[in-house]
Amino acid sequence: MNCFNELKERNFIYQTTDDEHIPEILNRGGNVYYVGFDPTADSLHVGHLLPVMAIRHVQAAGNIPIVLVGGATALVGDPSGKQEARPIMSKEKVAENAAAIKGQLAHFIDTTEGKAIFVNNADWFGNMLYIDFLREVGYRFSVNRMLTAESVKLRLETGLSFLEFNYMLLQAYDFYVLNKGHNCTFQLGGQDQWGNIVAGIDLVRRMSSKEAFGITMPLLMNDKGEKFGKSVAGAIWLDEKKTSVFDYYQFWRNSADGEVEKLLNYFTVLPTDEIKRLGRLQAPEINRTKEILAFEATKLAHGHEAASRAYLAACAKFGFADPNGKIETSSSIKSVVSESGSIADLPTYRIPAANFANGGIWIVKLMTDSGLCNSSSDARRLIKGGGAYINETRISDEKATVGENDFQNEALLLKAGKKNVRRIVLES
RNA sequence: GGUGGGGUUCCCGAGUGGCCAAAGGGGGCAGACUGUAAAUCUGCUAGCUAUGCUUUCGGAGGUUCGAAUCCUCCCCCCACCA
Repeated sequence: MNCFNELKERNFIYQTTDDEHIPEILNRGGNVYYVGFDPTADSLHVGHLLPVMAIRHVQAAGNIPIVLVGGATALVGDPSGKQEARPIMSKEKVAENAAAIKGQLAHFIDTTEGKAIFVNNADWFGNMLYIDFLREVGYRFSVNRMLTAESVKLRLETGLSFLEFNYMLLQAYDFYVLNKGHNCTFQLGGQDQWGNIVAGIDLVRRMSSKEAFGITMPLLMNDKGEKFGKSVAGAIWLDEKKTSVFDYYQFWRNSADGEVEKLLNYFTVLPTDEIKRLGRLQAPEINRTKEILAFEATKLAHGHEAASRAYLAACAKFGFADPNGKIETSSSIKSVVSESGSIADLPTYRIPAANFANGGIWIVKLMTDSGLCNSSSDARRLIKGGGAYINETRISDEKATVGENDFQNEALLLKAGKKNVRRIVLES
């Protein structure tokens, strides 16, 4: 299947600036295109994944992606799609975050020399003089027109600082620089980026007399119209120090029935006809579809090994959806065989055995220390509400303590609700 | 610059001296039901080894036995006018 149709079929395309020519240009390959990321955190989260997957598909068709980290623009803060202004970050923090994000992207796209280009717009904005920018770029923009941009109109209600208002010019200038320096002719972005992308295309035309194109992607919402990718402790991060591989797997595994097909299209690279078939499965079988989704998505982010372990750990706990392998799939999940008690791969908290010496450890403390609960008040609430378990036994006394005799083979299972687990392991 | 209206907990939004850790809704968590789903119903939703104590209503002071509420100064936002 050609690149454009692949994107279309998988629903990556919300709008294009040129429906007539873009498919052909994209399919031909050899284009340089860019996608921007704001390095506002030191890890990507699943909310960033849609553009990441889009880059992957377009790269696979022989195009060269430029990954732009907005080292400079993050210092300004894009108002698009935001109700409120964002806090301004320090330059050091931004640089640190940019490096971390680059590392994570390597899991999803080919980052070898010549296959992808990494740039930081601080490199050209860093030393720019305000007057020069105004003279070179500023006079080419009409405020009247900028005010008609959706992203600006939205914020006109609640207030928009001049700093943020400039964001559109900065992003447009990025496009111009990349077009000039790397012959970049495409920009991909979220649907809220439309105004910024179009501004960039205009700027490229005015300053370089070159043609450029843009594609926007839909904003991901769940069935309830909420923003995708938030859960228990906020965002689902790609950094396993922030979100364990098991929890990452579980995030996908717990998707709603009605969303599985959509998510498979976006976040896995399984063939689209297979996805259609898997998405149609009903009642119990749909759970196999969810396993496949979770496995494939986890495999992309953390590798086959880690994904297999998370899968087996989850199944050890909740059971296999398709134990006999009746449902066909091209996913490598089918070659993952359960051999032993993979329950060892549940998120684990290690604690010195000596800590249990004097009458054990208070249950509330153990739940917070292991990261199952955010605070001891939180843990107390959980216990009062009947959601705390030790080795599958509900704990109803918030004063309870855990002693060494609660451990079997140096390990114990602590649960907050049915799905949040922490394996506590004694070490000597 | 002027006039008026605002800034409340994760979000929206009530609260104009003690009954306020602060109504209601949303979101989130847990329980029941299930399929690790959705819907529904129920409970919880600042922190603390906790019948109490500590921090929280834009910021800093002040009045008071007692302040989200009253006073002073400051910061920020919105609307209109100039």
